[in-house]
Amino acid sequence: MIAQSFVNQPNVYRQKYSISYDKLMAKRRSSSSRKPTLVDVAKAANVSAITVSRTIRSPELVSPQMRIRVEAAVEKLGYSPDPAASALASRVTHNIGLLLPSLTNTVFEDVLDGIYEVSEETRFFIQIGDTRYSALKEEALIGTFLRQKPAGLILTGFEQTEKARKMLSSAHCPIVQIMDYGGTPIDMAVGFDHEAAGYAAAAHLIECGYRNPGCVGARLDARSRRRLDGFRKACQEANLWDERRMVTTPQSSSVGLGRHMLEEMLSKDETVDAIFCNNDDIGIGVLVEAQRRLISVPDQLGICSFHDMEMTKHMHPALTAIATPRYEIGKMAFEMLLAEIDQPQSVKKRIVNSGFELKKRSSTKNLAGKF
Amino acid sequence: MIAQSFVNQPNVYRQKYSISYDKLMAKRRSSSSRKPTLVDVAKAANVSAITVSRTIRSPELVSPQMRIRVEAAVEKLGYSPDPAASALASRVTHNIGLLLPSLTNTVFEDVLDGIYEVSEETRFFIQIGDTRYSALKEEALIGTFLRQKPAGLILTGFEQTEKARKMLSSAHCPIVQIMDYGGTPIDMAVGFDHEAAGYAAAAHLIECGYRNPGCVGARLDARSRRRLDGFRKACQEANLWDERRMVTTPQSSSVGLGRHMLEEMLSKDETVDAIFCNNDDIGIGVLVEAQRRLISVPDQLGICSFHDMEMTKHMHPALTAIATPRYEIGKMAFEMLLAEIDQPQSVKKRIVNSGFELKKRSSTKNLAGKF
DNA sequence: GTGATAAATGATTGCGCAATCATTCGTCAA
DNA sequence: TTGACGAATGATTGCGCAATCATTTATCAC
Repeated sequence: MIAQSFVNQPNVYRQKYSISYDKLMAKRRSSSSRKPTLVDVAKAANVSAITVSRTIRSPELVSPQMRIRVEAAVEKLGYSPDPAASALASRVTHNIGLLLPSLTNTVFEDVLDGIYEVSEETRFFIQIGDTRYSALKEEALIGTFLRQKPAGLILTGFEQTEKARKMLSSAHCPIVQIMDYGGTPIDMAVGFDHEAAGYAAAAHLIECGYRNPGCVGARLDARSRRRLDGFRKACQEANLWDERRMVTTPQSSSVGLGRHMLEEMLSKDETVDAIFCNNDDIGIGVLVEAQRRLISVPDQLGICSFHDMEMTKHMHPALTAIATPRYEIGKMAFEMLLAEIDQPQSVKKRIVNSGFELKKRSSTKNLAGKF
Repeated sequence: MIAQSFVNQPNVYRQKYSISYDKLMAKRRSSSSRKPTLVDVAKAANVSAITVSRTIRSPELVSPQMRIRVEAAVEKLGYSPDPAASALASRVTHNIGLLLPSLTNTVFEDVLDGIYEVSEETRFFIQIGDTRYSALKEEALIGTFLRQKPAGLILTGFEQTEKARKMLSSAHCPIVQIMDYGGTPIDMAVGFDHEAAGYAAAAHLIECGYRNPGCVGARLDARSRRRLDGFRKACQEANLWDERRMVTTPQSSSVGLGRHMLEEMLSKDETVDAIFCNNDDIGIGVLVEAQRRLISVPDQLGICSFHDMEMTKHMHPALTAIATPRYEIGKMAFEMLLAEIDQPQSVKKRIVNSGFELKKRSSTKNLAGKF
């Protein structure tokens, strides 16, 4: 029931105060035990409250001497604004909502890192929601976040539910969708084309001379599915596709899972001579398992990984991978949000293709100069 | 200047509305274009506002028929409470502040995952701050977080500044310090003893028969330093210590750095026959580099890693490691917070030793049964 | 010197909710 | 039948700030 969604757990009442209400109030009102408010600062500086507010929020609107006076009072009293009161009065917070499908995934950590890097020097806070790859959880979280009147929102991908899209389009804050390119953004977007990335991986493997390319994919969200689609498409165009060499699982990716998936791939078609892995965990797992089975990489088996976390280039052999600019995407998303918040409508809404990069390493045959 | 810390960037003023103020207000007041409030719901249900508030927050205090009536009105109007107003009136939010030293580190992701797992079904939100291993940044973030009147706070370690501790001890919310054990908590704590962990690693290597143990450590925060201290202590007790075999760097850990550090270790003392690695990135880097140099693991070189992320056990050879219960720590920290929030003072403040576990694998010689 | 304009500052009000205290109603024992 | 008590509900107030509009003070052209 919708109406229940925000209904709290039953509260246990706190122990009643033993001192009287009047005393309590008197104590609260005495400036000594109370956090100073805008009004306290105003009194101390002998100005009006709104001037203090202005000095803090828009110092360029008050005269230099007034600024000094107010800032002195602020410092003297140790005043700091109450975000709740500010939010209530202005109908907007300084929170930026961020919805990610997973928190235990290098991919999103790097995005997160980029976002935090930029947000650090601003007045904004990041509030993260973990959707666990569920559009319904995402929908619920979007509702929760919007209730807080965020200054902006960052979402992952384009796969929001109808209801979520409706809520978002009537929201009064800028929104950036990240990690994908080519869909229809609600507002702004920055990411890369997953189908093109899968296609590029296949093209590289084929170019290397592999003739039985396959791919393994874990946790098939829309984006990884499109990567596989792109991969398949390139193989089909080269007449090298066999659907048996598409091995997938809904489980979340891990190195252990990658090992299992190579096993499964081999059991379905042992002629496979190159594998595109959905992401790095799987890629490393496939490499490790190949080595355990004494399958030589890249000669008997070429491996192309996806995302390219730091570790992949240190493997033996170093993993060829499609590198994705995760950190940059996070950074850019936040910057786009900031620009919109500070100058709404003044900037053209942006839809950015961040691109990706094929890193050719030794887990695929390097035929450069050989043809 | 302190007074400046919350002073905003200059705001750019929004374009003025072209319609008149009166019209705007009239529009805002018309129930059609305004988000419904508690009062709207109260009118619709023909009850007082406070009863609606109670129905939502403490349904056990209203009669069943009243509850049905109010909930019907809530659903009909699509009402959802305004967190800002709630925070202002009650002087507390539903935010839980979480301060982590790094976001791109499997260790903290796992903690995060545990916290989010538990928080999901509650009325609380997590607000993450990234201290970047700086006590001063942490201090600033603590100030920022406290201003928001959080329901609780989770901090990493015991190394807060004097000023931060002062702010925290006068805070009116429960606090859990995680990832460490043995210090003096501000309030509650859950973590493990890093010195004991380092000691255990050394004891294992020595037990395996290694006679020239060393250790490599990156990003020497207080906790990793204590691990190294414990390691050194055990080696000294066994009369097997040589300070040249302590290789450290302030840089943040990575696989590439692990490779460099093995190189450095060998250049300082090539007789080293076992290495304790500060964490898994370094451990994998050391393993990879050893293999590149054709140093056989575990015979010529034993390796013991720290934390034990999923990947380590899939390496060849599988890495021996001290496994730390990161997920459980996160989960428990949140649960401890919850218990305190719901029943303040009723539960004994907890200081929990989560322990750790030595996972013996093939990167160290297994002498079990050989003596 | 006057009026016009801009810059700087102030008075008032209400954002939406929860804490407080007050009241009403029903139930039960004496 | 009465009074006491607890359960259920309500009226009022203020949390701390920012939006609005109003006013005052400086600045300048003529």
